[in-house]
Amino acid sequence: MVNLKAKHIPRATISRLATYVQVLETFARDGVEVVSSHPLALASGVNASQVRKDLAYFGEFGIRGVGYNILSLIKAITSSLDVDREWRMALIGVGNLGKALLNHNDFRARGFNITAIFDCDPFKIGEIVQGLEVRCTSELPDMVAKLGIEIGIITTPPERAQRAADHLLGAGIMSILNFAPARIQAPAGVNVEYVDFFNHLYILAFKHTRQD
Amino acid sequence: MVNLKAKHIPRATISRLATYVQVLETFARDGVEVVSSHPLALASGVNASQVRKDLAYFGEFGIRGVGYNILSLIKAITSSLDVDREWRMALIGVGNLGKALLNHNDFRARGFNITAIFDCDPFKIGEIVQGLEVRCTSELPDMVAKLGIEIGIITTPPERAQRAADHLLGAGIMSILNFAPARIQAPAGVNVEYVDFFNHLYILAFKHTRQD
DNA sequence: TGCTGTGAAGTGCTTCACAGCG
DNA sequence: CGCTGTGAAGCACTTCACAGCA
Repeated sequence: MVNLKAKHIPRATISRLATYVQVLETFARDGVEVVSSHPLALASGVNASQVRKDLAYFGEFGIRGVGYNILSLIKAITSSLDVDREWRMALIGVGNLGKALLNHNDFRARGFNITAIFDCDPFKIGEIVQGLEVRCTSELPDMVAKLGIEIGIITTPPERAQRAADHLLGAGIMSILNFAPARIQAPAGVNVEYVDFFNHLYILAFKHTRQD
Repeated sequence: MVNLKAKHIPRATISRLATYVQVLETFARDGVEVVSSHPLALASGVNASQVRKDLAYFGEFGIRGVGYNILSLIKAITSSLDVDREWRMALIGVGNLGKALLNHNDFRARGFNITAIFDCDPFKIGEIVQGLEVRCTSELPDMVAKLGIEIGIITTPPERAQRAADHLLGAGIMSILNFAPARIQAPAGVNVEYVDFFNHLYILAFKHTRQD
């Protein structure tokens, strides 16, 4: 039965679906065509029931007694998550990390394109990085409208992260990916995702010491 | 009552404690000396009870009727998580992202030092990046032993991530921070943390489309 | 009085177990 | 016969509500 109700989908499920795509792409690269929930679960580090339940939120993609066709499943997942199209992004903060992300070809390969870059440092404005001109943040609203930008990336130092976020919010951006080690205040309805290296390092350090 | 039992501490709690440190440092920067659970919770994007419960896993750090002294609380948390000391790390994969991390001064500022870097590309071996010589992965075990390295960072392309992990495991590393978009197989007892940009972008894309 | 620390209640995700279909 | 899809059970984390202390 296809699930048409807007049933609540756990955030953890979305996160795992992204992992499944990663793993499925590895399998596809190795020439595998069909996979059942068990090996997919093993390679993803989760329980097999979990895999089936996660997929069931979006439809019935498997064949009983057989498993899942890998290429169809990748398409089904990416389509369900709406990541099988182009997403345009603006980046604020053209420092080391920002430049590294601009050089990161994987973004473009998966349809996530950085199409405008901003910095409030007057010495950086006008510089060309990866074919993009560094612009003043005051130009954000115009560029967002002109280029159809939907996602903002923050790679500023922590003390300037909130200001960068405010610029994005002012330009109507509702989805923010924040690499700065700072929390951001945003009105309800705006989605902020945090990519926080130290968070992960703290977890490693803690587990390392409390061997559990 | 001080909790000396090795009670299980949720992973989510550790993650939030790292966030609290971030937020507390912002408060300290602004000259605030004492904070109660409510504003700390608000700035961290969680519930106030959650803050108090998280802290209670490690001891009683607050003053009833007053709140928490910010500097003492930062010390209490970082000491509880064992991140108030130096941690030495090895990095495998000296590409764009690896170089950006090497230039990232925040690591050193927080005691997480990259002290050796590796790559299997013969054209890169011998190159000096941020004062460190790029070495062949075959030298990993020696360098880990000599420098007292405890954490491995993987910044290779996805298809070489497992090989990099195997090298780290072979050198006795039990804690891995993986930036490559690939899952890693490791024996029980080894901790792998994933820093996965696409995971976050997928979540943003999905939420963006299903406004919830 | 105000805020912490914490048992108890609530909630939501995960795992189980099996019916159902290819 | 094997594996999916799924209700029900289990479990873990979160929130509530208030006793207790400064």
